[in-house]
Amino acid sequence: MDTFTCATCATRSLSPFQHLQGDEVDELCAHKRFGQFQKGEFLLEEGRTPRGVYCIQSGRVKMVHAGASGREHIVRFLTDGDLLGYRALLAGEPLSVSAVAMDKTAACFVPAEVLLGFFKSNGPFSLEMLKLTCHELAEASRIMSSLAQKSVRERTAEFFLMLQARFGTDDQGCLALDLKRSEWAELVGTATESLIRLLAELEDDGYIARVGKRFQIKDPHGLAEMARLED
Amino acid sequence: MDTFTCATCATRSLSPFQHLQGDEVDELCAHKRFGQFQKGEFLLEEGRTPRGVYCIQSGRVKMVHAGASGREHIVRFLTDGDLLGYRALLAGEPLSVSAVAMDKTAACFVPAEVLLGFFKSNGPFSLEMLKLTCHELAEASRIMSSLAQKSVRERTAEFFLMLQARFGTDDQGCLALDLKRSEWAELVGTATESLIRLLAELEDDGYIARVGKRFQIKDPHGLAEMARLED
DNA sequence: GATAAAAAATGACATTTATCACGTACCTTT
DNA sequence: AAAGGTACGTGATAAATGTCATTTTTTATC
Repeated sequence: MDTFTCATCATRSLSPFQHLQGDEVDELCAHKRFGQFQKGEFLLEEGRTPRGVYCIQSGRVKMVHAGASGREHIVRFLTDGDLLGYRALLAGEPLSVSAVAMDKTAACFVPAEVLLGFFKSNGPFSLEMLKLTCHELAEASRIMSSLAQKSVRERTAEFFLMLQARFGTDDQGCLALDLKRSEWAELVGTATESLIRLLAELEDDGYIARVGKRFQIKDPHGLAEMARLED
Repeated sequence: MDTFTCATCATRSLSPFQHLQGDEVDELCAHKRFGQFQKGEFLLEEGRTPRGVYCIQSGRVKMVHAGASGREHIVRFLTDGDLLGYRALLAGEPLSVSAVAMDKTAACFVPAEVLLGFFKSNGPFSLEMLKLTCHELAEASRIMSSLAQKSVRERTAEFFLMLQARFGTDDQGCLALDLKRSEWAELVGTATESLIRLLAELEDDGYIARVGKRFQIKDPHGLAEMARLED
């Protein structure tokens, strides 16, 4: 199944593994395990202790946290070159979120021992990962503040801009990441019905437009104002 | 002003600097700068680029994010042995939050070059910091989910338990960290008036009790249920 | 101890958001 | 084409929360 070699893997050069050294790449390659996941399949499950991490080759993955009321919360999205599972692994904790494939997804599994070996022997690699986590912490505290202070309407506007910045647009200028209404709601932190009404409002007011089932951003400046983004 | 030496500093042994090696401790000691801050004084200011980090000797510090509406959000609290400013420093970004002393606070400033030197030369130190940030990321995503999914009432219950776990109780069994009503509101993410009413309700229902201005937790189990904590 | 300033508390009301119940559109399988 | 499932959408209503105005209480300062 391993038709790829890490040494020439284009995705690796996007991932934190770009900072590995020559022989480490060989070791990575020797121990990785390529795998594929169908839409809806779990890569990792909340509460379990991970035995390694995944490096996403292609596809989209959502990290979700199951709330007590049965409702879920989408914490973040991952895509090509992103690593998942390393947080729980390093913190020595059970996974605080599940990872679910949103498309058909290809990912390489890297066993914990191999990854931890890199961290122990390669200081600069640890430092790069540290920089990454620090960036993610800053991002996390921005999102926390939005969730704490902003209305559903403001948060929705904010996520529109965030998703466009992160995933770009398709050939019709629509958000490249398309979400079900229920997923939008789980991302924004509201009820699906509320979100549906909101989308209709935003469309009526000319902020966004629908092309089939997807959305185009018509007025990014207006959305930024609505989201009260500090610039 | 430097009456302390890092080598024997009790607070250092709580902090990430416990993982430094012999000569690095000397270097830390040579370059650190001890300083004191009055209640309400800023250690770091949102938007600025930090020139180093602080290691808190004693006192309590809140990290706050100024929302657009003038309202603030308390992102987290720091106390003895906690490091602050390193996230922005490592991510190479401006500070996403401000640090404000809640009491009279003593802290040692460590210049960026010195800290970065440690990261570059001491792999295990980087790895320990990485573990710390991973733990904080897990914590952050739990809080994000609470903010996204839970009601103000549920979040308030949750924060009561969280603060007690983190800061403990004083001799009367009250939360050791005492907050103004407005600070509670900024932490929970609600209006001060709403929070005041909520505290009165929780008291009426026997979950908490007031001793002077502080609060005692009377029914931790009930609060945990109310907060819908997964255990 | 008097006074001013800050914090806490209360009431009335508007707004936002959730919930429940139901109807519609679309896609897949038979 | 029929049947069933899933996602989408709407309406009515209840509940939660925010806002504004005002009062009381506490704390700080001279």
